[in-house]
Amino acid sequence: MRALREKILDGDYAPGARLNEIDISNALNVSRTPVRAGLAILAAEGLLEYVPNSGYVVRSYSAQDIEGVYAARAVLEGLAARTLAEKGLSDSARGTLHKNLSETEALLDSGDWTDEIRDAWGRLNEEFHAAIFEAAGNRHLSELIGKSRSIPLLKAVKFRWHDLDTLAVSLNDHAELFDAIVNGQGSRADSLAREHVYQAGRRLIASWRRAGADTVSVRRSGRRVSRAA
Amino acid sequence: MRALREKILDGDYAPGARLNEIDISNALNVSRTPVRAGLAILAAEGLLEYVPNSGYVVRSYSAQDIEGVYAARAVLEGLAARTLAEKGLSDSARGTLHKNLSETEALLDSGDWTDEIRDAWGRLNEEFHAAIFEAAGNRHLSELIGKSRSIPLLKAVKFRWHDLDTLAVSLNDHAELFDAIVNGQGSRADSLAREHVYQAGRRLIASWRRAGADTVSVRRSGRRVSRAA
DNA sequence: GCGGGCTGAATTGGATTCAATCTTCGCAGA
DNA sequence: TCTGCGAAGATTGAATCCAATTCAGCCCGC
Repeated sequence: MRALREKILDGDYAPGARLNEIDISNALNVSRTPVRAGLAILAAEGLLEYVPNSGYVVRSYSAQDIEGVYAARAVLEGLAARTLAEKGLSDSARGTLHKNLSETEALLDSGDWTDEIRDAWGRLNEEFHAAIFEAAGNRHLSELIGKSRSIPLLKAVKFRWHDLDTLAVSLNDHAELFDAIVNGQGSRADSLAREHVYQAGRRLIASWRRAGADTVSVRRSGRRVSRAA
Repeated sequence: MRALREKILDGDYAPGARLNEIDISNALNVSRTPVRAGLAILAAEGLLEYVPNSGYVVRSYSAQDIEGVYAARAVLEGLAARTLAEKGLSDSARGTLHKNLSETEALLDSGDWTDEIRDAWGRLNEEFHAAIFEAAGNRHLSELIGKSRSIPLLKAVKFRWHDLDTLAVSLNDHAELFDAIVNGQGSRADSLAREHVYQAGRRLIASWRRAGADTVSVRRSGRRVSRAA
């Protein structure tokens, strides 16, 4: 069931594709019952859309949708950063963030741009943002941001067209944000976080449009997709 | 299944109470299968917590949790108001909001404070906020705000200790927010919406603490609750 | 030749049944 | 009397079976 979620988030099932319970249960070697439970959960999380008496289709996001997601995420991460700056960050949280910055810097200093480095950056980037809103101590806020991060295909597209320069800019943003938080500058932390997410969103939307051709064509064929497969 | 959600949101099942599949299926006159599906969905939505091999427990929120929920909701509604102010609101949206303000004013002018008026206000208040973030045209944002509004017991507690004065203040806030949006004052709309939600949150948290005694005691007894019932 | 209706397969929705796990109560022994 | 072990009951998890709805293709009639 976790496997199913991963597949959808990674884009193994194309947006717009209809999911057949029997096919999935065969693929995962379980009966339809747990598959149905999983599909219901994924639909509740917003990864799938549910049509009564018809089934589940992978939800597809337009570039405009992604714009909306990032607009919301920007203010949420801004709130997290501000909260953390105002309440002060614990020694352990400070250590986590500092270590994260050092490791990211090491990636940049290597001067290479390989798939491994790109993936490592992806992990470090997630970790940095996660550390901030975890430390902010607002459980609901964490959940909302989490929802904004689990979009089908998002991870697959996000880092595809990045390079070392983007990494350098991003690292600098992170360092400034860390500085603002450490110094208790709530308003500055808010602004920096919002702008950082905004720019990441803008880059992603550009990528999304480039990758969009596929997804749109899949979506257009609609319900027939599963039958052709 | 919708009935089950209503029951939890309304507080028919106390926070912390364990939900027994068989009891629920008997109560609703269906088999365990649809009940399980419903519980899985409600857990994914965050209304329930799921413990493997043990079942589902109604999630309970502390006053601090509610504070977090409203902090997040404030920035989200602020974003919605700002977006709407900046992109301009359609004639139909303007009409909806204007009509809403008129009807709320009529409630206030009646000078009474009955259960009917309180409920009517509840509906109008929801409608006003919903109209704003629907008109903002950000689907994801709507979903996030929706998630911030579906908290067990929240509706039941929210309006319990309100009165005509609160209504007057709230109506004034709405009117100012409407004015800011109509005049395209994005920043002002943002501030007003945030502050409006913040104050509503503060009132609610006070109510929450007053109502908290029950829920805490239920939570404390933990897993035994369902057996006692 | 075209449109409406019908029949069949396919798929989802729900019920029932069986297996596995956990909780609880009882009993024996220290 | 308290603790630890064990067995029985209860509850969840999964698989299978049956019903209901939908969709596709086909045939018949106009």
